[in-house]
Amino acid sequence: MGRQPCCDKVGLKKGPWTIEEDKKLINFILTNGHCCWRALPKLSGLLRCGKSCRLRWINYLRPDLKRGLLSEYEEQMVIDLHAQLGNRWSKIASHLPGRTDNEIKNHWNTHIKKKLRKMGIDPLTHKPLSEQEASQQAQGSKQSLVPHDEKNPKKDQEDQQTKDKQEQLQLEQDLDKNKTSISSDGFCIDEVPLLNPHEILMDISSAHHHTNDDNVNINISNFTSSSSSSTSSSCISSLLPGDEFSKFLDEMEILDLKWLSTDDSPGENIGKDGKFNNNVDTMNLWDINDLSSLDLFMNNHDDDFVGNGDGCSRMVLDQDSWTFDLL
DNA sequence: AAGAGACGCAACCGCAAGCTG
DNA sequence: TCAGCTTGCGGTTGCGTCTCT
Repeated sequence: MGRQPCCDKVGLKKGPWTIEEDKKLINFILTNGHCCWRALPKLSGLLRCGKSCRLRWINYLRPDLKRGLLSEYEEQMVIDLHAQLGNRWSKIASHLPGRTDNEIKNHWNTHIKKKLRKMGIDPLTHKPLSEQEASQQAQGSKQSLVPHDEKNPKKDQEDQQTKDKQEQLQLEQDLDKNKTSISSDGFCIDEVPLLNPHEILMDISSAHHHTNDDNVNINISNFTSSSSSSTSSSCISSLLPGDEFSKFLDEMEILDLKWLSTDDSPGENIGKDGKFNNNVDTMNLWDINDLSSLDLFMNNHDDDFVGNGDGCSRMVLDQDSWTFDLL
């Protein structure tokens, strides 16, 4: 008996997502969360399989995604992590907030591999290429440089699993040894400077200043500039000019969040006791570049975070699902 | 200017792990 | 323990765009 298809593919749409489909998916997840990807298409009225919806959301529509090319720092981190973890893209991605495994995998295959080869480093083993290998690479040889037991793939797999476990153990020990702190979301706080709350506010404040509109503080320039590297991207923001993109968000009726005041002295939002004051302003969820910061922000300070009483002042947010909780 | 090949990235596919009854 | 189901992962593909000749 053959394998069951992941979903009934009859009548299901494939290929690039349209703006309408994106709208439906975003709207549905914003209001309902994603309890079950398989059921989501039916519930949201999408003619897609659940897998496709999940992928679209995770790789493209999630509000905490960073767009654009990886920075030098991120690239180096990917190389280092790949040396330790191999092609475990999701694990690597978990160390890079706002980046997806797919994005990192693509970046690795299109940029980093070539870069390492140019530098005379084998991207598979992270060891210097021998002259012969280097010339093979130069000739575009596609042969794997890692010896695999092709006659016994099972043994190869078992070896790999043992190796994986050892690597994982080693990695954990290394991280421990280096006193590198990994936060719960996989963020390496020794290497990446943590933002203080007032610094987060600074960022939001600057976003606020991009527009003079007190109600809709969508930082269009953030969207368009960050995705400009990919002209083929079907990103909503790159498909639409700034004003239409703004209109698109309006049409989607995406809830605005009440957020801390973004007045000229953002530091003043933090009281002497370290608590946030209740001077609340409005911003769109998509202004937040790094949801992990938001997560930390909301969860850690939930008790201290008091809205102005007439709007959305509180939000429930976790790794797997998140919804707005209008009070 | 136009065609061909290279490139980059979103999306798909199949497998495996994890969960549940 | 096992079967069925869902989700997550990594490899691969398809296609739009870019660059070179």
